[in-house]
Amino acid sequence: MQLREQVLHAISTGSLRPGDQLPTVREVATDLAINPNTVNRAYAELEKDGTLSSRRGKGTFVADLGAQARVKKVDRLADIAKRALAECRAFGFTTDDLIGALKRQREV
Amino acid sequence: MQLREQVLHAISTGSLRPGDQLPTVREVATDLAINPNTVNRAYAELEKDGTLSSRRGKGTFVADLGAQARVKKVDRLADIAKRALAECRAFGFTTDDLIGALKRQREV
DNA sequence: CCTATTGTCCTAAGTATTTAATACAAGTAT
DNA sequence: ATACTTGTATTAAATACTTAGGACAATAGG
Repeated sequence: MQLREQVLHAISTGSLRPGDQLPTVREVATDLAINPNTVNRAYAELEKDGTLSSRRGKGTFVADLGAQARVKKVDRLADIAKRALAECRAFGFTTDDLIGALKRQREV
Repeated sequence: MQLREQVLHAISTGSLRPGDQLPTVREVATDLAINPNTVNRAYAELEKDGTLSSRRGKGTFVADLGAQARVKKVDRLADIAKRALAECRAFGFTTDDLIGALKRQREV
């Protein structure tokens, strides 16, 4: 999750642009003293929603979001919303309650 | 979570009203072929935010929400919002994105 | 072709979370 | 008072989840 956040932050600030190559799975792994598999998982999740694009022997790159990529991202967002909503219902809150709380959160 | 949801649903539909006694921890446990401790945890969480009120030797009852109870519930809601928001950021979404998704969810 | 580099899969180890088993404490009622 | 009913605490077992280790697969480039 931390890796994903960092990658997306780099993209949103512009230090990573569509087409740019990301550091290799193994590079990041040795840098952070972590397992390549963990890095791969972060990359894979971002590839799943169309943010990244990976090719064997080549590397991992920032994708430019096409139509279907946007759809996947929206799906993921809907999933997050769905789960948060389920939790809310489990505590007796409504959708509007949650929206209100989110707006309040933003003010802080 | 399932237990909490069921209790709250019963309250929201009016089949459980403030002052009503809930089935005993052990009753629910044997009914569902589950451990009393699990039931207790559900009850305890609902007591924590002021929804229920438990007394030894007596039983567990639906509380009528006073002022401080509402505050606790709000805290819990804020916590849910906070976590959902963190997850959103980890995938590059904003607060408004999430709010939009929630509204969309409601329509369905 | 053949070697090196890259992402990927599979299995096990580690870690955290949840549930169960049992014993305890406090209030109720006979 | 004493036995019973109820919620609660404590510790262990079970379960789920995450990370690591090592091997595999595909592509690139000489």
